[in-house]
Parts: sequence; C-alpha cells; structure tokens
Amino acid sequence: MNIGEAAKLVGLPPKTIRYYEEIALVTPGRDANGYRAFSEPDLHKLRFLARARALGFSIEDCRVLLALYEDDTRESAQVRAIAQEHLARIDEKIAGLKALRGTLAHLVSACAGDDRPDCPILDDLGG
Amino acid sequence: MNIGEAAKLVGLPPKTIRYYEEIALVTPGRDANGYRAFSEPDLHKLRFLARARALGFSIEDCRVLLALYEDDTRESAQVRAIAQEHLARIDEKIAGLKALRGTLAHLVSACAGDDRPDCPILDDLGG
DNA sequence: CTTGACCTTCCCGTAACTGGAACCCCTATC
DNA sequence: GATAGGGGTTCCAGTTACGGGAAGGTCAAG
Repeated sequence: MNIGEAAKLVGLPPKTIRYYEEIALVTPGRDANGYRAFSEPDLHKLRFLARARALGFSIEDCRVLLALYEDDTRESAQVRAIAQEHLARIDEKIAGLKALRGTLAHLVSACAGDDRPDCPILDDLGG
Repeated sequence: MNIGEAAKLVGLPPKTIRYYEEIALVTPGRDANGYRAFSEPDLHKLRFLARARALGFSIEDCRVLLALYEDDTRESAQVRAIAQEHLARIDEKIAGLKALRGTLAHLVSACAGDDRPDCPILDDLGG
C-alpha cells in the first residue's frame, strides 16, 4: 500500500508519516519503484502513534510506549509511570493557563474597548 | 547600563534581550566599546515585554501591543481585541487539555501499574 | 601582567512537523 | 508517441522563542 492510501486509513498526513520513518518510528518496506510499501503491522503502528500523539505524548514517549507495546515481557508499571508523568505535566499546564486566563479575563473586562486611548490592559503591561 | 544589569533589573536573560533587539522589539544604543547601553525607556519596554510574554502573548502580539502602548492616538478597542483573541485561544487550549486529561486520567486509573504486562493504556493506544 | 567576569557576534539545536522545489513513476488519453 | 494528471521521491528551508557554546574583545582588580 502506498503512502497516500495509508495516510487516509490512519488519519495522518503523508508528510508526518515520512517524518516518522525518518526518525525510525516506522520502517515500511519499499516497492521496486522506490515507493514506500505499508503492511498491516505498519498501519497498526501508525494508528498507535496517531492515538498516542493525540493524547499529547511526546514523540520520545511514543517511541518508548511503542516499544513497550511490542514487548510481551513489559510491566504495566512502566507504561503507567509514563502516562502518569504526562498527566502531571498536563495538570501543570492547565494550572498555568488558568492562572493566565484569570488575569487576562480581569484585564479584558476592565477595558472599555472603545475609541478612547485609556486602556487598563496597557496600564498593567506598562507597570 | 550594560546588558547584564539590565537583565537583572527586568528579569529577562541577556540572550532573550539580545534576541528582542535582533527582531527589533528594542533598540538600545551602543557605548564606544560596542556594548549595548540600555536607557530607562529601554528598560521600560523590556519590562513591558516581559510582562506581556508572561501573560502568554506571542512575540508578534507583543510587537503590536508595544506599538499601541506608545501610540497616544490608539483606541482601547484595538488592545482589547488582541487580548480577547488571546483569551479565546487560551480557553481553547484549556478545553483541549482538559479533554486530554480526562481520557488520560481514566486510562491511568484503569491500569494496575504492577509487574504484569496487561495494560489498558496500551490496549487503548493499540485500538 | 594576568586573571576573571563581562561583553560581542555567529552558528547550531530545539519539537514536530509543514511547505515547496525539483524530479521520477504510472496511467490514460489524444 | 507525446502529453497531462496525479501519484510518489528526496532535500532544504521555515516555523516559535529562545538556549548553548565557541571564538574573541574589554575592563577592573590584584
């Protein structure tokens, strides 16, 4: 199967798939004409990657998760640790954004937003 | 004033300040020896930038906000529009992260995290 | 006179791709 | 047989907002 069809099936742009091959996350074979040939296992991996990336895991996390996925002797604790760490990072990010949002919303609501130059937002930024 | 002292006063790394000069957000003068010479207005701009960046505004937003800050004829509506747009982006980001967080937390709690290979997280990723 | 702490410029690397150029392959049609 | 199109291929540059580090100039102190 060519890259275009594979891309449609797994929901990733061809460019992204080529990139994943470049960094050795997938290693599709090649046809005689040089075109990449995706097998079912390749597609499965790509779907795994698409899902993991959609959950916000970094490429390097994905690499490790994929390795664990293919390792029958893995311990679920390893997987859970990665996911929990990621969850903690997400919580941090949410907390940071909420704090931002609070300040920003306050400033926006204090600003008249009309044709006059007076602006509490700029006042805040300017100190 | 040299860059090191300026950096301490405004709370930005020297590298960042040099970068801001490179992209023309600030234009400090130069001493005879080639060292950057920061004036009070320069410091004020840098503090403005530091604060705006801390609120998550992009560099390009900062550029516009700074211009508005220095424009007596501005209309606060222009500033408010930028801030409100930024606020909307932040809300989107928070919503996205919360959705992620929900799925992820669910998976993590479903995973035993012991020495056995069975793992709902990988099961989910693998489809 | 040297040491150490500054400063300067310049270039590379980051994350995870995206866009584009230049070129090859395959099929269909005129 | 030439051509047009819609694939595919590689490689290079750009994105965001800096950070690291090299090579070298400057300055005050001991």
